[in-house]
Formats: sequence, C-alpha cells, structure tokens
Amino acid sequence: MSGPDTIRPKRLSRAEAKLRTRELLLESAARTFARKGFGGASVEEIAESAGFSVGALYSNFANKEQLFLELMSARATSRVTEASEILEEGNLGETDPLAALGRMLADVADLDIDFAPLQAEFWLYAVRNPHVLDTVAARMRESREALQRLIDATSRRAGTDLGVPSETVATVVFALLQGLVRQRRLDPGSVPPELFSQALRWLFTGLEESA
Amino acid sequence: MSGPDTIRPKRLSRAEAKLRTRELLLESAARTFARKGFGGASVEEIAESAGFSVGALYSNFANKEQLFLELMSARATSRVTEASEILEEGNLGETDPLAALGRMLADVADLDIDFAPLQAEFWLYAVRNPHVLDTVAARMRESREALQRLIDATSRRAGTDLGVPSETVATVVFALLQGLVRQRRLDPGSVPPELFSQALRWLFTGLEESA
DNA sequence: GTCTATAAACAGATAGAC
DNA sequence: GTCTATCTGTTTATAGAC
Repeated sequence: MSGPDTIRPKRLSRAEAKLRTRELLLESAARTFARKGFGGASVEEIAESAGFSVGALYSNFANKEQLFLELMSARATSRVTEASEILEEGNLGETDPLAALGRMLADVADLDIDFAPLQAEFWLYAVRNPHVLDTVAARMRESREALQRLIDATSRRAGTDLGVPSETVATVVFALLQGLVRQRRLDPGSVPPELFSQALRWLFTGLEESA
Repeated sequence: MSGPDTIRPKRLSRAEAKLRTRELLLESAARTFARKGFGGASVEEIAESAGFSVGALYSNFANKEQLFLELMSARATSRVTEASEILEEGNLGETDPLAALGRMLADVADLDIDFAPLQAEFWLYAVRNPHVLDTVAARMRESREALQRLIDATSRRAGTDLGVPSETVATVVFALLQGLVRQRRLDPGSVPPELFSQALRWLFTGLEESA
C-alpha cells in the first residue's frame, strides 16, 4: 500500500505527470502553431518538439483541432490581460501609465515573437469557423475589459472626463496597439518604441478636448 | 496563314486565353486562401473553384507557394491604395474626408469578407518567411504613402499643422483602422460604423492640440 | 500513460493524352 | 493550353506493446 509521497515529494503522481505532459504539449503547440500556422504544423512536430510521441498527444487531446482550441481558450488574450493587471497594480500613481503601457507593448512586439502570429492565427480561425467566433470574441472582451479598468483608473486619478464610455475608448486603444504591434513586426523602422505611447497620448488629448 | 481575328473579335487568342486563366486562378486563390488559409487550401480546390484542373494551375504557376506569392504581390494592399485614391480624387473639399474614410472602412469590414483574412494570411506568411518580409513591407509602405498623401492634402486644405511628420501620422492611422476592421469582424457590436471616423477625429484633435 | 508501428486518406507535383 | 491519371511523400489518427 503505497501512501502519498511522504519520502520523495519530488516524484510526480500519475495525475500530475499527465498534467505536466498536457502543459508541455500546449507550450509546444503554441510555438509550432505560431511558427507554421494551424495547417502547416503537424501533430508529429508538435509532439516531438515537446519531447513526446504522437501517441502521447492523442492520449491527451482528441485531435489536432481540439488541441488548437484548448490552446486558444487558455491564452487567446492572456498576455494582454496579464499586462494590464501588472500596470494596474504596479503603477498606482507613480509613473506615466501610458508611457509604461507603450514601452511594454514595444517589448512584446520585439521579444515575444510568437505572440502576435498566434493571435493572428486565433483570429483567423475564429472568423473562419462561426462556431468558435463567440468564444474568441468573449476572450477578447475580457482583455478589453482589463484595459478598460486601467483606463478608468487612470482617468479617475487624473480627474479627467473622457466624455465617452470607457468601453469605447478601450476598443479604440486596443485596436490601435494591436495594429502597431503588427506593423512593427513587418517594418520596425516605421514604428519606433516611443510611437506606442505617443499615439496613445494623441488619442487621449483629443478625447479630453472633445469631452 | 491565319491572320489576326478580324472576323470574330470575340474569340480570344491563346495568349489572351492563358492570361484569363491566370486571372481566374488568382481570383479563386484569393477566395480559397482567405477562407482556408495557405496550409488549409489545396491546389485542387483552388483549380476546381476556378473551373479548371490542377494541370492548368501548374501550367500557369510553378507551385502553390508561387501562386500565393504572386497573389500577395498583386493585391497585398491594393484595396487600401484604391480606397485612398478614391477619397483623394473624389472628395476635394466637399464632404468630411475623415467621415468618408470611416464609412468606407466599415463597408470593407462588412462587405468584402475575404479582405481582412487575406491580409492576415499575407502578414503571417511575411513574418514567418524572412525572404518575403521586405517585399510585403514595401507593399505596405505603398499603402501607407497613399494614406499619407490623403492626410497631407486634408491638413493642407484645413490649414492645420500636425506638428509631426505625416509619415508617422499615417502609420498610426493605418494601424488604428486595421485594428478596428479586425475587431469588427470578431464582434460587430463593439465597433459601430461611426467609430472609425470618431476615432480618427479624436486622434487628429489630439495631434493638432499637441502641435 | 506513453511509445512504436501502421492504416487510411490526402496533399503537391508530374507525365502523357488530346 | 488544359485534362486525366498517377506517383510519391506526408498527414491524421488508431491499435497494440510495454
């Protein structure tokens, strides 16, 4: 009768091992789908890049599509939400939140090279497959809401009234930043890191003006 | 010795017929790549959707990739350039160019359902294949320049100084509009048609303010 | 739970008929 | 110049060994 791992807590239980396998496969899937696309990535490639065989993959996921969908649900927009939360908590009053947000986005564009392609792949899958469109749209809304909270907090602190629902503002800011990240990937010279915060500043100046 | 088609001008010469075949194949490729992606679209599907067989396709294009690249070169950004030119010529002083541009973009998002997915597919291909990145970036620059000319003309007419190079402004406007078009595809309710021109107005108000 | 081996379907690309 | 038939490699997915 082997009890719980009291002697060697490092050894993983079967359930933990399987969860870890899933985790590794999802990470590998993110990399591979980002670099090759849904159609271009093979399940064998994904499995081997994670250090497993196809069998292990199919023991954890029903098929290629379900693996993709699960990955999408897990991190469709997690990075943005994450970022917004960091800004929300970390910069309560100290530095310029717009500048911080801009810097961070430029970093995402440059350092997390799989992020934008993966987002694009998710978006494409959503617009091509009506039955998952609502799910992706909902995830996107979560990110937008995170951004919206940040905008609310910032304008409240500054004592300014934007004159329009912050939901609308968040939508525009979200679109702007996403567009700039993509353009920077294509032609870094045309989108210097400062442009992110600069563009935001123009937008908010205009908003306050028209309030 | 058969001379030129003097009797029945409707009959196409072999060269014309081949050109027409290429044209039809490219159109079909645009539809199919937009709906299924590069990896998901099969050459057979593309050929048959155009009313031809695979043989005809391979007689006109070296392979699937070259077909895709040729399509990309042909219309990577033609729609935007087109649109800018229409606005540039058509609205010399009459209506609000910002409102017209916004309306048009909303229409593109709603009516030309293959446009945005195809753009996304091109972008993905470019960031995944370094050897075509410069080509796509160059095409994108052409569109940006068209937009820039429109902005220049508009601000000149209005007698305002933007305070920043119009190249920079065009980059930001371009990113903003692209982001809104994509977001509208995902969740039309969050991006009403008026938002396109409204967002542009905020941006330009802020720009003029900071000049 | 994961691996190896394999089945079954499909893709891209070519050759020869017309 | 286009079509039909086919070759070849690769893909997804499964079955059975460990």
